[in-house]
Amino acid sequence: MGELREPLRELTACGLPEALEVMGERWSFMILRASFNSVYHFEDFLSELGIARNILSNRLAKLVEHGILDRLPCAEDRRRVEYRLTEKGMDLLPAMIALRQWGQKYGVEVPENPVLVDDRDRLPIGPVSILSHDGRALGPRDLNLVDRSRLGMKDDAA
Amino acid sequence: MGELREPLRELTACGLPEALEVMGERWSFMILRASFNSVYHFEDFLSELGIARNILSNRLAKLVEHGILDRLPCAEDRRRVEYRLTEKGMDLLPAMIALRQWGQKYGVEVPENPVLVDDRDRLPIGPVSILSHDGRALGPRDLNLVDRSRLGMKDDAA
DNA sequence: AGTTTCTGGTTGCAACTTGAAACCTAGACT
DNA sequence: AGTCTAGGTTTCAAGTTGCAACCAGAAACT
Repeated sequence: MGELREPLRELTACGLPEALEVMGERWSFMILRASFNSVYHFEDFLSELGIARNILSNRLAKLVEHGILDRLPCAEDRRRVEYRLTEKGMDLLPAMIALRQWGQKYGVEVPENPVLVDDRDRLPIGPVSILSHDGRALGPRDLNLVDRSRLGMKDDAA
Repeated sequence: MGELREPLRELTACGLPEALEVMGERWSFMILRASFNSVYHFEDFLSELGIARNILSNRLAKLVEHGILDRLPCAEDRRRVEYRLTEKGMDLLPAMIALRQWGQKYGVEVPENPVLVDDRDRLPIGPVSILSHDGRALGPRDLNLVDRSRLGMKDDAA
């Protein structure tokens, strides 16, 4: 498969380009969502998402290759294959939910249906949040980008 | 521009497809990051990202169209244009950071350089978290998908 | 055994998207 | 005027997507 795209330059060092290499592709997040929604089989993804066959095949392979899904041939019916989220895949949940909440907030009024709830009390979850080291929720305005070498310093050199 | 792609079906009602319509495209998140990193001008995005001119032009237009960036012609030099994050764009930060942290966690060892810190104490932020309605941090295993109609009920019908 | 069906693919081909490089235009600069 | 600059468009080759048809191994039926 022609994997000749440049891996999204990173003149700034951070994990985004790496993350986007897989998840930046069309359908990846939708497959992840379906996967989290207990969709495990090829034909089920196919009809759930309305994606083209060859593209689904390609994406599943890529997600497996990147360790986001496991590909498990079923023991009882060896025609079937199960695609299951790995731990690494599960760790994409905050990103997926954050994206979803954003879409919800600004999208057309769609009362989301399968609602994500806290297993403990069955109440809908709150917003995905950026937390400080000690657990305070931070807004965009509370954030700052500083050079590694100046961590902990107030930048008085302004 | 041929906007004929299907808007990513949603047999399940949620904000993801809407969010992916803009942010699912290649470069969108990288542009957002640069934008958050105080990059405002066309030529600066161009050299910062190494993206093709026409694609950058197209993406910026799309981000503006979706209200994620504002396009402000500079008053002093009317050749110049400033692209600035809107409130809606800022609200993508949790998603962007979550993605970034995931890439950081699983990617090759890159000690991220401009580090995101809490403005208050200048210490690096913690992980982006899924919170319960009352602020407890939830892991993937603490989540459940339930039908809108059964909110608050323990599903004893198992 | 022989045929049919089902699952998860692959292949072929047309339409669309991407990227590199050249070109364009309004506004500054001298 | 003549040149430079910022932000785009245009052109064209190459890569990606999607539809539809085909394929192979494993059940299932007869």
